[in-house]
Amino acid sequence: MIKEENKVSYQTLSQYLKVIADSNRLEILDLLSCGELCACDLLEHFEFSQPTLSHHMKTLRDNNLILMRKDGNKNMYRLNTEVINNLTDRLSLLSSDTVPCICEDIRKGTC
Amino acid sequence: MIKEENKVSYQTLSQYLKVIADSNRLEILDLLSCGELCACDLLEHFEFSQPTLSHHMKTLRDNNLILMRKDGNKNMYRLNTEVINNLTDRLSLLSSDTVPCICEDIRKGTC
DNA sequence: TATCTATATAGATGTTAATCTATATATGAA
DNA sequence: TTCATATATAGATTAACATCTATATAGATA
Repeated sequence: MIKEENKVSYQTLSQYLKVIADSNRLEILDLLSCGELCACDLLEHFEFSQPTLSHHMKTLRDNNLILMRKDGNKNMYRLNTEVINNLTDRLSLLSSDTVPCICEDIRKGTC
Repeated sequence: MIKEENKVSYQTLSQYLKVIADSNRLEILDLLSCGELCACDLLEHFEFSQPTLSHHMKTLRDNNLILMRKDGNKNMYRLNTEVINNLTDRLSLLSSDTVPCICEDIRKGTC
């Protein structure tokens, strides 16, 4: 049970999941887990175009999953580990039956 | 780093993530974390139509995230905790820099 | 058999989003 | 200032998918 005490909305969580549910963005995050990289280093690793990478990096940034700093004309990216850990920690609750939860909303066998 | 020793494909992982990235499916899984429920119990909890629920349950089943048994004319659903735990465990590696990894494929500063 | 409940399928629609090409902007170097 | 490199934006296209209504199927019960 993820939604303890109504603090998390499924919408919010699904928004994060949509961001990492793209295999290319997932790979970008995974590569950044080894350390900071610039966009052009990442681009060489993939087959898609530069605007496509730019689009993915913007999506990741807009959702606060990565952090960026400027270094000359390069953009240096790194994971926002705090946000990512928070996300994966929440997901780990998905198969746990921790109480209190919203399960009381469900009345079994009423149909 | 998720992809240790090339055993996991980003495609496979992203496929699972796409399934749980829908807020309604996420909520279905979360409700099932409290125990087995039939489709009609779930349906009463949501606003969408019965065919829509049927579609979501099929998606979850096809991807092996839930298990089903027949009880009369009802479908009883429960989490496939093994698969779900495997998924969340893998995701937890996303911000770790465990070696060996595929980071060697990336050559920093070649651009 | 007839009917009710539970679930599935078919087909249509609207939206989101991943990708591309073309072009613009910004930074550093000559 | 001029050019090269790095990145962003605009606009178009295509595919995926969440949802709906209508209808079919399957099981239980009378």
